[in-house]
Amino acid sequence: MRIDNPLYDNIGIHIISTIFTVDNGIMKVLLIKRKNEPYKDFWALPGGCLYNNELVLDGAKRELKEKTGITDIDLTMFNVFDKLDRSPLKRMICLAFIGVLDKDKVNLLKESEKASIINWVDVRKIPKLAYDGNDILEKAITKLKEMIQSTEILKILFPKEFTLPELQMVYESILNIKIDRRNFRKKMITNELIIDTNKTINYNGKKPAKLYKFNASLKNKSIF
Amino acid sequence: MRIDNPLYDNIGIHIISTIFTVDNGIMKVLLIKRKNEPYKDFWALPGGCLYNNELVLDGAKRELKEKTGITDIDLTMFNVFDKLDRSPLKRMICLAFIGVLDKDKVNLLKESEKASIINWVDVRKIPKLAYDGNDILEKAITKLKEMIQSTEILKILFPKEFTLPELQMVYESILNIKIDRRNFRKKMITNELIIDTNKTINYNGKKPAKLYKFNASLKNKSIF
DNA sequence: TTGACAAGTGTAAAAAATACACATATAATA
DNA sequence: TATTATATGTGTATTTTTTACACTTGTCAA
Repeated sequence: MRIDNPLYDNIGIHIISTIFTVDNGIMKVLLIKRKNEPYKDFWALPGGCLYNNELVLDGAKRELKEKTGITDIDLTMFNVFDKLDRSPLKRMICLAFIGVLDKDKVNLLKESEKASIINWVDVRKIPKLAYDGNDILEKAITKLKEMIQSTEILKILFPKEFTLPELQMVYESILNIKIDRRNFRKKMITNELIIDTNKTINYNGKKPAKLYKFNASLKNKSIF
Repeated sequence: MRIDNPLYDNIGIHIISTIFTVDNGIMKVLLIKRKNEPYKDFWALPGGCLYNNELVLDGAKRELKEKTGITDIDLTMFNVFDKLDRSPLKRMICLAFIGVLDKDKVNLLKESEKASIINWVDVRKIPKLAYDGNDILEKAITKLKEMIQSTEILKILFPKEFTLPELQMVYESILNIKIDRRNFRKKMITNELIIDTNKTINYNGKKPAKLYKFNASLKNKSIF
């Protein structure tokens, strides 16, 4: 199948999305189970082929919607995957996107035309994926660690109110570090990232925690 | 020329390189003057079409060598440019790379098969470029500012010995900031980024400046 | 009522960043 | 040979930021 002459006309474009959310402090990624060959019944990252008359970002959103039902998401391209044999039939170059969302704000399809299961999967328990999905996911997680440095991503993961212990868990989970509770709170407050709502919530049957929201007037401030 | 059906087989890949150097504290980018249509006699970023059996990075290096004579350079992909009409003949998606080098260590061709002139150009004095070259260059400069945060790039720009005023000029030029001389020196020394060679050089007819070299045992340390 | 557990809180010490002014080496000129 | 102009080199005090650290409080369950 490989064509070894320098042709300019025979490369296809894959567009693949790695979509992350936080579920109880656990980072999860959106995977689908494929209905069709190649890689029938493998878990896979959602994505597909770019149309010829379509912008790359538009294609990524279209494929994501078709495969999972997700709309209204910010996607950012973070890498290209171009091994000659990464797809079995012909040369496909993959443009990989990353996005985060609040899983409670999105309606996942139960199944779609090409996916028998659509599910959030703990990033520490990823099976063998279709194509070079494991390579792509690994690079996406690295990118995610960079992205958390901007608070924009946090506003997506926490669009409403949240407690500081919850927020701290996300930082610790993504950055894989341990943070002192007092210093974390102090940093968030002195940097004016959060606003006290004067409400509390009891989400674990112990001492109730204060509810905060993000300061909407700040954008993309780097804090670690 | 545009094909409005969703075909998967009719997209070409452009690979374009933005190569930067520092010349007397001035950031310059490598441009060529095109010999052929389209955009005959326009200045352009070096690059061309990816072969079907070629990795993206290999293609970028091949094109750069053919157009300018440059070999042995680290290139990093930093963005994709995919406007439907960015190339006049057919849909071409552009993968854009960035690299930096020491201009005294490289032998530029005087001209090449497809370039009548090959030259370093002050980034503040860029003409209208072929294709969407100006868009690409603008994004590349933004990326460069991020890259200077890692000292790896500085080791390429200053492979041998250098003075602190020279180094400071590069920081100020790329980051577009003004830095206090004493504090800059202090930071470089306390972070163990540089080593005093106990030599001096007089490169401007005034007080001779000390020569330093980078501490080879440190990699990619972020300092600003 | 008591025990277990997670949340909330403040201060002191250390480290890093910043602001700031004068002396010195050289070349050009008087 | 003395003078001037210019770019380099140097230290300290202040402010800001980061880090380390321990006890009290509210709720549920036993």
